[in-house]
Amino acid sequence: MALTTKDIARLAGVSQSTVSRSLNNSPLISDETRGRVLRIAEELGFELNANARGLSTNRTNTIGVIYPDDYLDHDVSLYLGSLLTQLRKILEQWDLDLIVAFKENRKTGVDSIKRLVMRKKVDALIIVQSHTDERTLEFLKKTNIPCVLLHFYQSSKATEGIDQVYADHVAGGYLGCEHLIKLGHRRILCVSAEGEEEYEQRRCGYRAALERYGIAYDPALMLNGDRTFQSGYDLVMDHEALFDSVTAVFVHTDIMALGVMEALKARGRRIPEDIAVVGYDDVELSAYFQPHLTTVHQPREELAAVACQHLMELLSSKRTVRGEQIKIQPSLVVRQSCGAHLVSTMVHDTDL
Amino acid sequence: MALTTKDIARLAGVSQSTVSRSLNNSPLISDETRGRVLRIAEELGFELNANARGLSTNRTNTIGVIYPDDYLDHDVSLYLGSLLTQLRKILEQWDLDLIVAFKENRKTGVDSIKRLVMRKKVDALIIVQSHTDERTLEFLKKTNIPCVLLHFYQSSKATEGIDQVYADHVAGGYLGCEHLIKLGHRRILCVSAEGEEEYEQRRCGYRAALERYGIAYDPALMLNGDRTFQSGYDLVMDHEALFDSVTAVFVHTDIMALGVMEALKARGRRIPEDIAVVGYDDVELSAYFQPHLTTVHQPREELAAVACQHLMELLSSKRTVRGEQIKIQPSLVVRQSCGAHLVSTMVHDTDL
DNA sequence: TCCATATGTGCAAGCGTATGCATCACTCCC
DNA sequence: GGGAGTGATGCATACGCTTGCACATATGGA
Repeated sequence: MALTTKDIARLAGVSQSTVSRSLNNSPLISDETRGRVLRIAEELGFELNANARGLSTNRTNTIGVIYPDDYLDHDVSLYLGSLLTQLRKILEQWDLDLIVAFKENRKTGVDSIKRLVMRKKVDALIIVQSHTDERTLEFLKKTNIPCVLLHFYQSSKATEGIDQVYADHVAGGYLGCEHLIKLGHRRILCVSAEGEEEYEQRRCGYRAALERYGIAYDPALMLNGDRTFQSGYDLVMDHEALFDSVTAVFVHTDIMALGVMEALKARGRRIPEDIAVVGYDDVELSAYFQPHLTTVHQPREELAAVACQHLMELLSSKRTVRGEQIKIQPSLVVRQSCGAHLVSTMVHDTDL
Repeated sequence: MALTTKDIARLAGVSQSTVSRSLNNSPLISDETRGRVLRIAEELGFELNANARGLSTNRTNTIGVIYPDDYLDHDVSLYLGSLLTQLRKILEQWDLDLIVAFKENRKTGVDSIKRLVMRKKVDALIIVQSHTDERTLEFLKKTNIPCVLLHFYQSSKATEGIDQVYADHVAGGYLGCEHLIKLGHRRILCVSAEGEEEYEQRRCGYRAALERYGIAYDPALMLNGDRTFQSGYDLVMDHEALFDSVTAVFVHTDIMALGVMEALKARGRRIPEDIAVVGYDDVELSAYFQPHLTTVHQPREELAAVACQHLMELLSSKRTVRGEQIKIQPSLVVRQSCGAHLVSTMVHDTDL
């Protein structure tokens, strides 16, 4: 049926092991022999059988990317693109393949991570954007498979010894709030979200900035939405008085921020003249929406690039120490919604 | 090191083949024996080695999804989400894994499709959103691997015998244009794009609608952009007179449409009062942008679902005939930018 | 001349699973 | 009671590759 090394061997007049060594660039083979073998293999479009190879070497040349169950979340899908782009460079260079899986099989309840690892389908893992439970973390440590947690910082006894690459959401929260303070705002409403730790971290940053500039934290100025456009819209409509009482809003999700702006506009408030808005994430939409949204940029590309590179170091055994934690700094993208372009005393980079 | 069927066999006091048969639900094994084996395997968290399995059965339980090289294109990434979502259901049900690859390795120039197939890393393929060259098509036919082309209709001698699932872009072009005609517009500017066949098909639909309603096609009313927001913006600025001379624009990409609208607004034209705009794609942004964009909906979910289901039928040999072509119809999503809500004579479903 | 060394190549044993065939223990029936 | 039939299990081989080791040939030095 399909060609095998044995076939190539016969055609090249050498043994099967010589073919194998030639195709794997073993230094044992003479240039002449290797050349002959490679030429024949090339002509016939021969490729080594990955299963047989994996069985022999116990390596699959495949890495797994694990997504959370609630994939459809907008902020999750955001990472897919950057991650794939970064991964691609590495994959191409090292001749690796990429298996994408979701954390858990909803039907059978099977943990995909364990499944992929135990079945020896992957050599390494990138676990994206989700809280990883202790049992899984322990499993990862026990198997000692090269692995990177890519997301927010997750700290517990269980994460010790697991490599993490994450954005500094506390710093992001601080940045956004500080920017508004520097523009002269004192009553800054914070619209955050529940569920993941990153939002708690952003709230921490918000409070830290207030404290740093001597503004008392007012719990009444803290709302939580569910991260959707509609949720942002509804919050404004449900808390009219509250929104009327502040001069600025710091929304912890761009999509929600767009909803907030839409509602504010519908209520006749001008942005940023009447009320300043700062978002968080820097999604594609935020650059197009009117007014262009000032927001905290998630360093997606950098996170993905660093995670990939780090993983390759683990895979190639260049790095043996485990449990590194790499923190990436977010940055502020100043556009129009914060009103910085109306204030002459600040230096900034308005775009568009 | 890792557990094998032999280990389980020893522990269960049976032979290795009995373990293998038990785990594969062979009817040859008695319920009692199978129960004992499964219990032990379960307790130890045993999983069959995928490589050994693949070597033996010549099946990998993995399917490949191939993306075009220019992945970063917004319209390409749009499909990733729906496709993954649909795929997930199937993958979970059949215990399959998913390898994502790009058409060609930029560095080595290696064709990923051939690589994956020849190395026996996948059992089936979904090729997404890209023109597939003849050599590859011939290769696919020769290997006879279950395969679905998911995108626009591609017709040539080479595609005969290859299964295709695609959206009817001609119909979509017709729909968008017809809608504007029914709203009373006669001079309808068409902003299309170059590169892929789907745009040519959309232009065909546009012209067909004009013809159907007895409007002469005017080549001067046809522009091409490069699918970006900026491109849409620039076209307006570069062709002020042209845009001033029409009452409606049909833009073949939502993102470009948003750019067009932004530019029109900047030039003081009101949408839809002064000029109506209809887009194509129905991307997430289009529902949020002001005014909410009327657009031709790409049936992404349906395309993905149909493609997946079709592939599974091929894989399970339920379907033996090859070369089916399944055409999915797009639909029109009427929002605000077309001005339909201002016209009393038309029935429509304005949302928001 | 002969041995030590280096350089290529071949042999054969795994890697872990699936599966055709043989085997064995029963039951059933004439 | 013996043979046929049935159901459950084990034996042994194949799948295609990698790799340690043995072997063959060429090279250099004493």
